Amino acid sequence: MTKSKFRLIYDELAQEIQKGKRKANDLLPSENELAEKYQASRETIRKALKLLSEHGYIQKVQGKGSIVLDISKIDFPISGLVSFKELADKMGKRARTTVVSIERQRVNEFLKEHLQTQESEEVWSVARVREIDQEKIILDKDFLRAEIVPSLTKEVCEQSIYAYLEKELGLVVSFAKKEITVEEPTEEDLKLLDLEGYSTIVVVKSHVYLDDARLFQYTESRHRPDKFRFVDFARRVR
Amino acid sequence: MTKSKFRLIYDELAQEIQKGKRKANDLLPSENELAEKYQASRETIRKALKLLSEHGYIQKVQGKGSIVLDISKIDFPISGLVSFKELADKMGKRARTTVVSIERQRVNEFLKEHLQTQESEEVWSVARVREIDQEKIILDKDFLRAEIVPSLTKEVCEQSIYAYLEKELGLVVSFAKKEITVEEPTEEDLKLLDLEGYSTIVVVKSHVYLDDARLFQYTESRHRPDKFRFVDFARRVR
DNA sequence: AAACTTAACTTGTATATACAAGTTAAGTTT
DNA sequence: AAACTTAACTTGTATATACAAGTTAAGTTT
Repeated sequence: MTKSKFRLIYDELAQEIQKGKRKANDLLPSENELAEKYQASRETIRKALKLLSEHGYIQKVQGKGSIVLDISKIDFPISGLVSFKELADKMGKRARTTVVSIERQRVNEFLKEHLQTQESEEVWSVARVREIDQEKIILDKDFLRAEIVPSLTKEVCEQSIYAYLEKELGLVVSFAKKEITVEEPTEEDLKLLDLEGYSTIVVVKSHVYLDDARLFQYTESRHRPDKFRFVDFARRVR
Repeated sequence: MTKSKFRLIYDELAQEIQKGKRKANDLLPSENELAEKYQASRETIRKALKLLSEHGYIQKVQGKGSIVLDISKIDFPISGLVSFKELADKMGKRARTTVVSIERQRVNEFLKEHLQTQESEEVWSVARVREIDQEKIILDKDFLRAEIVPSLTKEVCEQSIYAYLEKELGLVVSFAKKEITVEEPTEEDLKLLDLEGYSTIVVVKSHVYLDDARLFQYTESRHRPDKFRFVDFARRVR
């Protein structure tokens, strides 16, 4: 599956901005100039620019042009869907994952509700502790529908579940609904994490969907509050 | 300024989904059928569908169609940029805003950094306490560049600053970069909010930009942890 | 000097056309 | 019955054209 033309143009312009070749408050070349440069139609250029704008790289102003935004502040992880492994890799942190438990089980009421399954369905239930710089910071509790992910191993969970799903099973993870709240730590949190006396825990609950809109995963990611940081780029809806 | 055709089509379809006329897992009519129905070209329909997809209303599947998603869970506030007033109105909560302080001041190092201003610029500095159901839950600390917002009154701050900016000054708020962290309460937090013994506070820091990409506002919104909730719809970047 | 006009740019919207590529179900071959 | 083929659908990409509407700077009028 080769990338589309507008996607290649997006990649190149995004890189130029990230590498500092195009700086904040610069104007990009006009759509017509870019069309000439990339031997593409103006509409194709516009698709690439639309993506740049959605991802916080540029701001388009009618009559004026495309202004490069300051991306230094959105270091990471521009909301989006990023696995812990991908994130840790990019941040260059010494991260370690320990699989606390992995089992295949019949759904209970809680999971039936969250994964919208039948009574009889089975689910993979995985608990993992994430260590960063030798501190146990995050407890990830994942629940995956066994109908969609038939087999799962400790080894896969120690690496990246997402990489396994996408590369081995050919599943395409497409979108998620997330909710961030702050709760009291459970016994489990206290037992598994280095909470250092903190009496709250940040909980990120995600419902994750495939590209055909099937719900296949529910995750609770439980973070020690002082190490939690969520960065978002939001456009106002009008 | 009249709305564009694709925007009107988006509005109508979004309404139909919100009102339950189109239910989760339904397929929308095909692009060609919609084009016929709305007397529009397929490209115009596609623009409307693109918006629906970005806002979490539908999932497009090549060869298949547009699947309606379950929006019951993203009740609010689908990340985005929403003012407290708009939010409280929609939620139907009994909300009250008290202006703790409002003053015009020369920028200090902190504000110069966050608002990227000149040494000599002036800034409006506003502190407001948000009460919901008689509890002081949120402390909003806003800083606005006086060059862009020349005058500001207590009355405006008690209502909605955003409404004033957009309706009175004709400014168009376009996007924001947000960061969510958890911190220790300051003396000010303890004094102004009903913290009920909570020893952490959720801090949402926002840099807010106009449609010409000018940074005009920095805000810290400080929430009591048990009342904080952030909902997000995220698409995976590939 | 100030106010206005205009021309040349910019992006935004809408349309039409062509073909690629994925899905589905009916029909055909094995 | 199972496997394959095909036709008719679906969405995705790419192009070209036309005009609307915002910006800017040079030129013109007052």
